[in-house]
Amino acid sequence: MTDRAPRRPGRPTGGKHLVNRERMLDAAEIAIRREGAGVSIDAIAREAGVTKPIVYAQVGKRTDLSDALAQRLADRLLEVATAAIKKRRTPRTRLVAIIVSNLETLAAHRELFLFVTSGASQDMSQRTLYLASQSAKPLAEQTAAARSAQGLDPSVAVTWSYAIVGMLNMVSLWWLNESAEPAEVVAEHLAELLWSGLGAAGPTESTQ
Amino acid sequence: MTDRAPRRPGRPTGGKHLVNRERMLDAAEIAIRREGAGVSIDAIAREAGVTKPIVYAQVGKRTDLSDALAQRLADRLLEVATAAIKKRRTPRTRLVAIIVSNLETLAAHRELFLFVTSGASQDMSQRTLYLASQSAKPLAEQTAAARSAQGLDPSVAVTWSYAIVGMLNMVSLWWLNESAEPAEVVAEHLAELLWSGLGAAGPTESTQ
DNA sequence: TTGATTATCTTACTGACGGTAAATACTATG
DNA sequence: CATAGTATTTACCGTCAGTAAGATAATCAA
Repeated sequence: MTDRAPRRPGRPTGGKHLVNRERMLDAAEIAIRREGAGVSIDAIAREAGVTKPIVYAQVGKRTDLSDALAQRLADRLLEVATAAIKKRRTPRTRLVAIIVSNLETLAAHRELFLFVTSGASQDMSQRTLYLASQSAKPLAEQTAAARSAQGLDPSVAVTWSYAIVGMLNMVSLWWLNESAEPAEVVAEHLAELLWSGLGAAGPTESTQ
Repeated sequence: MTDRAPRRPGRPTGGKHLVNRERMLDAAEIAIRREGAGVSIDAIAREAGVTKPIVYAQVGKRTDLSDALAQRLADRLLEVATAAIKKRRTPRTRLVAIIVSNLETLAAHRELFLFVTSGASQDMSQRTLYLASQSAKPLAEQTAAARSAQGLDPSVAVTWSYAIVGMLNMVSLWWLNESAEPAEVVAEHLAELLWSGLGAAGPTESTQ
């Protein structure tokens, strides 16, 4: 999509935007895929076939771009997770399916994941939290409802959601960079931790 | 420590370095505390009372600085965790103590934590993984040993370690930014998840 | 139809910052 | 005292996020 013939300035013939916001976000994803998380705004604009100020006009600053892409990624994660549990019947196998789908989706969007979770240092925490909260919110609601239905304390739900999201993010990062094991094996390990916990084997002195 | 009288160029009288590496790292921590994770190298140099090239001479590039500070932070985390479990007797209370100490230590070094985990986008994943692995390694070794001793599969250990570190990081981030609950409550929630797991209450359809 | 206004784009700039080369001042050695 | 070596600053380069100003086409008012 790299333009050869440079356009002249001025309103384009036809009067409408050359690229709308959605197309700009598509271009950003492509550029990120090609150039990595450190991609420049110029490169994104080039990919979209326009110039830098148009990126700012359509999506705002780098952090806004990152927020928008985080939203997209979170949506995709939720979507594949929802699809994955449809094929499973027991809660435990559903848990594994969610984890596998998460690992594979992040692997498929590796650089995008890094772009979203790193980015400008200033508000990196805000953005990471935002991405996390997108995944965490539905998780929290379901967890709270489930525990209430069982007569258990639902107040753990929010904490647990962030915990699980953070766990998935870090393990994904590690798995993408340094692990050779198949996703299913890692997912099974995580599921065991999440499902049965450290205390499953009975009290021992060396749980630390 | 902000110098008022600008020095002239050249080797300082006395012939030795004005600041050594350790002192430079101290200055970096102070500057990060004051200016946030996006602090410039210039600001760090200013804090140390020297100029930019000296930072490069002593600690190298920004990523090297981040690595060094990550090491320090990891050491501190390990140290307080080790101290915390000394006062506890049961594995479960030790787990809670570790989590509380982690939350409080990261809270006390908030900006440093953000500096280390964000930073330059390129190798952010490498550095985050490095920090994580520092915390994760001892955890992994102990977990593997404990599980082997119980006749359980020790191969989960590495995955679990990264999982727990990621969980702690994300929950810390959330807790620092958005939660009003005391650290003990959050720690108790996490401990319940880690110790008993999601499956503790028996099978339910809504574990997702 | 035509002039004014508005919408959309590009060019060109600014400011900040990471990183480095070159100049400067002191020390050490023979 | 001269020459080599060390530790520092100054001055610079290249890159990039973000913005202002100018160019061109559409649209609207008369």
